[in-house]
Amino acid sequence: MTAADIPDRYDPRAIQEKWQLRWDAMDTFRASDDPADTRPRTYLLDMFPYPSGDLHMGHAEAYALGDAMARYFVQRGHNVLHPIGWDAFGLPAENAAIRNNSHPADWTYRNIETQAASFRQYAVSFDWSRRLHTCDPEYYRWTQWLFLRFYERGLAYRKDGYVNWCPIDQTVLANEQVIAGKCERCGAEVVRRVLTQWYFKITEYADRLLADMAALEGKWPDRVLLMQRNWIGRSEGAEVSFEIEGRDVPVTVFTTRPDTLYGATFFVVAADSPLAAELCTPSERAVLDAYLADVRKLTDIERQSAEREKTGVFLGRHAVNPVNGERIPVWAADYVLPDYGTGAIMAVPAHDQRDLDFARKFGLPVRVVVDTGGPDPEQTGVATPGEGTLVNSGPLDGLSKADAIARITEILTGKGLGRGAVSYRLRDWLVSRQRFWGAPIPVVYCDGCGEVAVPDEQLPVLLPDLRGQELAPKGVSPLAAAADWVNTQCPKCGGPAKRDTDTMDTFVDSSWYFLRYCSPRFEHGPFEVEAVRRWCPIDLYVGGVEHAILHLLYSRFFVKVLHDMQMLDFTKPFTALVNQGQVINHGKAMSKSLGNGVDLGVQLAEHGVDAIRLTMIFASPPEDDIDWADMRPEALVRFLGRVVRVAAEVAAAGTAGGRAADGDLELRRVTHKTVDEVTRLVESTRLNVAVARLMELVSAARRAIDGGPGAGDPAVREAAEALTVMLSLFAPYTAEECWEVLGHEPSVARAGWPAADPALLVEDMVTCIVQVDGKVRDRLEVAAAISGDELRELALAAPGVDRALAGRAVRTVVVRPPKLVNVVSQ
RNA sequence: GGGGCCGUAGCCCAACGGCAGAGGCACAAGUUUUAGGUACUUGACAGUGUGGGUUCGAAUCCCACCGGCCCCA
Repeated sequence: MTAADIPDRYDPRAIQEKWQLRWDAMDTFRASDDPADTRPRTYLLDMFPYPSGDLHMGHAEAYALGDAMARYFVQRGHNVLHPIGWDAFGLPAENAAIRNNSHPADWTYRNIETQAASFRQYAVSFDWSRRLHTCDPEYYRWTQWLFLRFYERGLAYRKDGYVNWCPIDQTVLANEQVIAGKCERCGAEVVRRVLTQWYFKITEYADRLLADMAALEGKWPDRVLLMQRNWIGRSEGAEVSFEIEGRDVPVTVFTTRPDTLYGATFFVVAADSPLAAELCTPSERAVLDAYLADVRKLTDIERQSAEREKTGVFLGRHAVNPVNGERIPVWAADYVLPDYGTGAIMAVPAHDQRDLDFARKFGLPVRVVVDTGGPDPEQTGVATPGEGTLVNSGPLDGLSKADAIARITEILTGKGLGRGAVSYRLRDWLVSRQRFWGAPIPVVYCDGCGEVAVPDEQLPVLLPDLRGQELAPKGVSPLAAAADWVNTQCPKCGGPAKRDTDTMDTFVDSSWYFLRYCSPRFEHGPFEVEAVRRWCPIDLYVGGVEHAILHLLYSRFFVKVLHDMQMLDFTKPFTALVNQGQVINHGKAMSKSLGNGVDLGVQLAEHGVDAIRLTMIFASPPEDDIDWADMRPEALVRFLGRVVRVAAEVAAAGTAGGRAADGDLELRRVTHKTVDEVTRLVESTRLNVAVARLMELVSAARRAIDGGPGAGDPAVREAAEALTVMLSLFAPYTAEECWEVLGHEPSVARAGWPAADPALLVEDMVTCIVQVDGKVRDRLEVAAAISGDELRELALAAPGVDRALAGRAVRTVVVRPPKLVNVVSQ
């Protein structure tokens, strides 16, 4: 190569096309399942995408991050599993199919191919041989199989439950699809409706899911752990039994404040609970029914809102306070939810704001039983939930809140009227969906045998071939209309039976996909136990914070169940987690309605893949949001151009074969220090800083070429090569091109991570800061190995110190060799 | 209402309790160029949201307040 070959322009398109073709033939990133392969194994997982269209800016950030980490471990010589698949069931496909009179699979697989092509262009280091789609029968067969295992263990069960129902679209909506009480698609007022639904008994694992998080401390983002803890919502308190007049069996309520039991002046049951219907006296029936019609229009969130005015109706009946025998009225209200605890509470208006609001609205008594020193809640309308001394509470009088809780729990336990108890906010997971494009629930209903599980050998229960208008909402799952499909034989008695027409929540599909990747074609189970043992748990999981609660919680639940089934030898699926931030534009999330969307394809075409990947990485710490309006991808294009020129000039100087040790020492120090720092930065996922270090190395190499020993110096080649390998994590095309220019065989992806020579990291001389009273007054060039005493003497003799002291005496001297001395004056 | 995170040059961001500036953008000047652009070099710009406290020393730790974001109500 000669000087004439040095490119004066960086042309990303040309090198992208060139290397895409060559990489396709190389299969560089296939993970090895060979047991004889002794390289350390690393399982690096990116959250799989939903195929909603082509990849977008958010994907570009997430996969740039995950890919950099995966490529790092490859460079370190690990056997890396970095798979990809698609979370491919879900409602958008169904809506598209209705619109286009087609099958949801058409839209889904078309989008998957589009995204797969974009991933290829984006140069993500996936092991494509393990690709999976959750909507493939080979996959959802095992989703169904897992459902049946849960069913066998009593972890999948059916009960009547409330769902959000859109009367226009005639379908059930997820909570997230209900915006301010209205259907997000048609704007109709959503109503609550009782349907018989399948649930997973995740509450049985609440304590274990909570306990596990201690071990994830420091490995998962704090905010995710916090969100999960809040979501599980453990609270300690007591269960208290209340006799209800005219009812044989007492009703148990859970309270976190059993100490306030003497202040319970009324009793509230959820208006829409079976208990309310049961307790309602005939004379109040009409009132309750009228009230219920209103209640059913509300979402849980609205019902619990503190701002909303309290509503409720008296049920014409009384409960008895177990500690003082007092008759207290039983009310039905919507601020108590039917599926939380027992659907009933004891109301202590003096010390609970919602109870107080309710009491004031309906003229119910307020009795202070904890003297907090605050003003009377009945007068102020402000409840006093804080610490204080018990009053008006018989044996509890004079006790503190904590002592009273202990004492009353003891008393209740002794009398068989209650006991200490723990309650969780977490509810069982409703998995039924009245939708087509999901995994059918593998259960049939037989007139003779009742609910019957589909036998394993009949799996998968394939979706019928419905398309277009057949998928339009009709009030029941679209599957119900497929008579040929619904009507089947009972696996037990052979008689006529009907299939369950609901499909599973797509979160079920994604709760175990990471296990399938270990043996994606395995035909005798959801995964091969040995393969999972080899790869799992996942070393690093990369994905959006939007999955901080549900997906991560469900996956943890699945892994625990599978562990209990002795199919897994670990209980925590994701050892470490990184949540990348969002890509926003002008301060707001990109959205069609705001018209602030940025098209990834346009960005890639304009600046090239590598510059966009680098822009994403360099923008900010991975967990922070990136405001695209603040980004200048052309700056990274420029940077890549500088890298290419350095490599080309080194190549043109024809230095191959020179010993690095003979090279310019100053540049060598910079190179090795950069390697050392970048290594640490990548391992702690501080990739934005790592890129900044690479920029410095390029500048150092540039200076060495222009104003130092020149491009022919072996140290410059050493710098260029180390730079190229490190850059390959972020800008694989440019790095590959440079690697070839520097005279190496592809692929740079496997070149091996450079090693920093410790001898080049130690500095002989360092600058010591000399402070007087904490302010910098002088600096000294000293030997790095200088002793404290020696440094103290030098510092006290420094002219700047003398000047700053201005004759004052020295009180003490803080010496931190070799970098700092602080002289403290009187 | 409870809990958490974050406020550093015009902008994006660095800084084991120890020189506030690593890097980038934008800006200015210079070299190259017929010019522009490119490339290269150089420069200027903040004292860390506000007020206290701890410390020899605080952007960093603690408290309060202001502003923004998130989770739970």
